[in-house]
Amino acid sequence: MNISDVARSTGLPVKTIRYYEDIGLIAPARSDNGYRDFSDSDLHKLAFIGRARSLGFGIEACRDLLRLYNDQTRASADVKRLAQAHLDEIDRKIAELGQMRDTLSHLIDACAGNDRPDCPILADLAAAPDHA
Amino acid sequence: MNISDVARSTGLPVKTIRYYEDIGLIAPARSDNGYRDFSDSDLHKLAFIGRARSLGFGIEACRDLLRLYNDQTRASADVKRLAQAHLDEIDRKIAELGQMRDTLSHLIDACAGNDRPDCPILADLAAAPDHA
DNA sequence: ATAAGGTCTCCAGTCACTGGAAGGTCAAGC
DNA sequence: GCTTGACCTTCCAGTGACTGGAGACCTTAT
Repeated sequence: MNISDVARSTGLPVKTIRYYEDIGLIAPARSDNGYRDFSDSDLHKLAFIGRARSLGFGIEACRDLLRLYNDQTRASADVKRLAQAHLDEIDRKIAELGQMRDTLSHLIDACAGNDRPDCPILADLAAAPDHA
Repeated sequence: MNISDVARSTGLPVKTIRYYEDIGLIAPARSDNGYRDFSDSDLHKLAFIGRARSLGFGIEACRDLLRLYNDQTRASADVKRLAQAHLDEIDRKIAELGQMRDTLSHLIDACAGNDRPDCPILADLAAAPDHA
């Protein structure tokens, strides 16, 4: 299976697949002509990685997840711990963005949005010692 | 005013302040010894940038905001448009993270987290064609 | 034979810093 | 005057996870 077929069936860009090989997430065979020759197992791994990435896991976490997946002696607790750490990080980011959202939203509401220069958004940026 | 004083009073790292000069956000004077010599205006600008950054504005947006701030003939509508675009982006990110959070949270709840290898998290990553 | 399209490698750029090396400057204490 | 230590300078490289592009090779169809 050539790389563009794999790209089509996993939804991952060709460049990304090559990159995943570069960093050692996959190791597809090579044909005589030097082309990568992907097995079903490679395909499966890439799909796995693609889904983990879509859940926001970082590359190193993907590597860990793949290792756990291939380890029949794993404890589900290890997987859960990894996922929970990631969830905590997501919650942290959501909270951070929510904070930004609230402040920004207030400022936008207060701004007339007309031809005049007076603007509470700029006033806040210029003066606010904190956004409490 | 030397750079470490500015760092102290703006809360920005020294490295970041130098970087902001590099990319042309500020242009502090230089003393005879080659040290940067920050004016109150530089300080004010850095504080402004720091607050815009803390609201999640990117560097180019900060540059635009600073330009609008210094333009007495600005229209508040321009500021509002910029802020609204950023708010939309934040909302998009929150929605994306929320989606991840929901999926991940379900999977974590379903995982026993014990010594056994069975794990719905890995099962989902390995098999799920989508996370609908 | 040629043209189109797929594949290869390698290099550079993204964003907003951050770390570190190597060296100049300054103020205090001896 | 000399040293010590804290400060300052520039420049280079690395971060995460790709992405774009150049230049060259391979394959398939006409």
